[in-house]
Amino acid sequence: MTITEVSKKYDLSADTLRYYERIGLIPPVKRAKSGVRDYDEGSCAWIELAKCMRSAGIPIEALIEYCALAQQGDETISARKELLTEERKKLHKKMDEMQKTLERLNYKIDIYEKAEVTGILSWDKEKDV
Amino acid sequence: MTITEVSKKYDLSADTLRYYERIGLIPPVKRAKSGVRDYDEGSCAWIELAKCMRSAGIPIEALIEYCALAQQGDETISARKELLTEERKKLHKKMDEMQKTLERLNYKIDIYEKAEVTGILSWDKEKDV
DNA sequence: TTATCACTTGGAGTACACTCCAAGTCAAGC
DNA sequence: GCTTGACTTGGAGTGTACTCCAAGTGATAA
Repeated sequence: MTITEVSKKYDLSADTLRYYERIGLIPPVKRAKSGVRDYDEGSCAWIELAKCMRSAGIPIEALIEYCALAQQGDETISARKELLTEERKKLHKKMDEMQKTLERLNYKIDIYEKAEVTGILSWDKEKDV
Repeated sequence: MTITEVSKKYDLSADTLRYYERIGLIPPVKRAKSGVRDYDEGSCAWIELAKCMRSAGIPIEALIEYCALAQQGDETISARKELLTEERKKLHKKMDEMQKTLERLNYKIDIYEKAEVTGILSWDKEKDV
């Protein structure tokens, strides 16, 4: 697959795909004799993984490290597990914070909805705004 | 309360507090005759709200707009509700993506755990890495 | 009264993650 | 052979959100 095809398939710009490869977020992509990138299944799997991880905000740096470890073979299995476990912990924490914010938003939207009818904003417990 | 006290209370740097006020993410804070900030309950409530929203990644711009609307009085209730509803929608979407990534991480960590015992990495469905 | 110290402002600098650009190369169609 | 267009590289530019700094001011302690 060409970079344009992969770009469409995963909805990532060609620039982003080249950037990801350049910084080592995915392993080097095979090239045709002309030097043009020719993505195989393996490259696509890496891109899909990178996209998934990035969409959840996993930092680029952690993914670069993971990619480097993966290219070093089976002696890095434990290190890779540790790395992912660490990121999972951070992700959990972020999701907890988002959940709290979501509940806060629900509460506020509810108050605003009531106010649209009654004209009265009645913030409950805290001195909210 | 002084900026230092508020900074400690909410674990935000004094620079961040001044920055938030400067860009209008919170309304202007009252000053002593000397010009030094003196945070009251209302200001603290705004800071707590800003911190909560920012911790979930709600963009600064949306919060600035919300703050501006809140200062204009009750005619902006509907606009504020719309704004928060929009951000809630985005937050939901982000959380869904994180949930997917979380499951992916769980799967991968599980495979790595098994590999630590068996020495064999067996990626299932997809050509995963 | 003089030094200290927390505070003030406006503006510059930093980190992260892209995103864009210029200059050049290569394969294919006219 | 020449043009077109997608690709290549290295490097510069952008947006978001802080974070730091220099120069100055005012209140308190010695």
